[in-house]
Amino acid sequence: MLLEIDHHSGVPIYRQIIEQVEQQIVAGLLAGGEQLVSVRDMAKQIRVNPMTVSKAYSLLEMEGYIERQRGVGVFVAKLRKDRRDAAKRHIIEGILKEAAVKAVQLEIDEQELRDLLAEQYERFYSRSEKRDVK
Amino acid sequence: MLLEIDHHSGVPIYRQIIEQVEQQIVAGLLAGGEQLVSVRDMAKQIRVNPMTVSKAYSLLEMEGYIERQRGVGVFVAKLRKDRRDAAKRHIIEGILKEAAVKAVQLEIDEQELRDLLAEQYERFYSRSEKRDVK
Amino acid sequence: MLLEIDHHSGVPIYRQIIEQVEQQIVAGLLAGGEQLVSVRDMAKQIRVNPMTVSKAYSLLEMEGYIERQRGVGVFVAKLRKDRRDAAKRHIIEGILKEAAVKAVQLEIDEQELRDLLAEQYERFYSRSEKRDVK
Amino acid sequence: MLLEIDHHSGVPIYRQIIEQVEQQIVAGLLAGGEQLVSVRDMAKQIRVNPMTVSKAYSLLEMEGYIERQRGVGVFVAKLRKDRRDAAKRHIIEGILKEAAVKAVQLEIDEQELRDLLAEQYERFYSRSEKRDVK
DNA sequence: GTGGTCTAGACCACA
DNA sequence: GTGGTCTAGACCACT
Repeated sequence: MLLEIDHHSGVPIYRQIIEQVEQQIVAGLLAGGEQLVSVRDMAKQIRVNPMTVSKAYSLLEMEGYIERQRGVGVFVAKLRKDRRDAAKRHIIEGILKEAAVKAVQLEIDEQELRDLLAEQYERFYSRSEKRDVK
Repeated sequence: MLLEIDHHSGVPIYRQIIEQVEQQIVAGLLAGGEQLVSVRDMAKQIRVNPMTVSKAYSLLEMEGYIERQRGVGVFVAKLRKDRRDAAKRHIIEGILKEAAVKAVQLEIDEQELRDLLAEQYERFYSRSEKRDVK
Repeated sequence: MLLEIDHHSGVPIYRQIIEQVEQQIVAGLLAGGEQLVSVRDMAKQIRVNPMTVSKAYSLLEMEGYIERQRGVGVFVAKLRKDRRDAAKRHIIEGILKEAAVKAVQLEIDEQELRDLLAEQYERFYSRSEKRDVK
Repeated sequence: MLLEIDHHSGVPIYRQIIEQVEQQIVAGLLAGGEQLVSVRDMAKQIRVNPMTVSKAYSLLEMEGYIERQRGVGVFVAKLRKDRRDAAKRHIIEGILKEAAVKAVQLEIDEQELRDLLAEQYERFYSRSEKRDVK
């Protein structure tokens, strides 16, 4: 699982975890019944206090996205799997809409906008490649 | 100057002020040298404690967007064009970075991402055109 | 950490805190990664409102000297050596600039200025030597 | 008369004026009985509100350094002229002492300190030359 | 426990 | 009139 935590963004860490796990479930990247990484492992992975991960998992459980089984692990709850791509697109469109609005307001032309996006994509795509190799 | 403050959004009020003033300066709606509303006036306007406005102005000054002069008032700093362009790029890059991260996480490939961006841009660009005609 | 605050000097308290902490970091008395006293503790220590300390810490963070982590504490940032050297030079340049301005105004020529500086340096350098021996 | 006003130093402008005029009188650069530039002229020269200059002059008058004659102008009060050079040296030594202390604390060696001073001196000396040409 | 934000109100300093 | 600082105390959010 790929999580990007920004310790300096001001957004609480547990919120960042929740949002990202939630989205990956909704988008179908994490299938129902699949086991999630343990609290400890995720804490190590993203260099965060285990309590913080635990809090995120608790809230995810309350919202019905995951299920905790004592002594066994954490699992993705079964979710109806219709409209997966629609969900993905909805998420990404929200952000791109914001980018488009700002670009128009700031009079940034489409070519520059496109270049900047390519640059950012490159950055994170290559970063995720490296992790997969691990 | 028109500011929209949401007192219940969870986003600190001083941050909202900063973002909106910054936006208006970068977009060129507030020209260099122009006087801003006084701390107390803005505080009344958006129904907030003057210290909150003062804090926002203080940070905006540190970022080089405005200049405060005791006993005189607050003024928009004169930004060199390259500085302003850098600021614009910085704002848009922040959003695009988010889009890139999400795209990679949700396994949306670059082509699709690009198409979705073009779609959104088209939507808002043509909308702003209409306004210009008005 | 030892701080000397003068409540009646006219220099804002938060500025005094900033200067002294900055000084100790740049001089290497506070190592990178080290935890600083908490906002509340320092506030008690120097008998000041916690907000005043918080403001100082906030500015120190913006200048890159420290890092605050909610719910955890405040830590000295890890400064690269060149960054630290630049900071040192900046501090000393501020004072030397003042000396240069005064010298020109009072029509003291460069040679005399240089001699006076050498004299003062000698004085404090040898004094610090003695301390090292202790 | 050469005045260096820093609008961003935090030190009130009227204080900067007072200090600098006072020092030039004490050091003998402004002789007793000599006429000072008018409030308006100085205000133009250093780009400051005339009220600010006037306030500085008022305080200088109260301290006995200058005398205002209605409709005529402002004059330097007669001062005993002993210890002129000593006064100059005392002023400059105060600043250099500070520089020396900081340099030793920050472990800046004498050679670098000397170079930095030369740099600053050059900057302000050449600046004053240009003005003299005017 | 940690830090962050906001308020109401006081007082100061500057132009 | 302008901005700057500080306080006391409340409440929130994070670990």
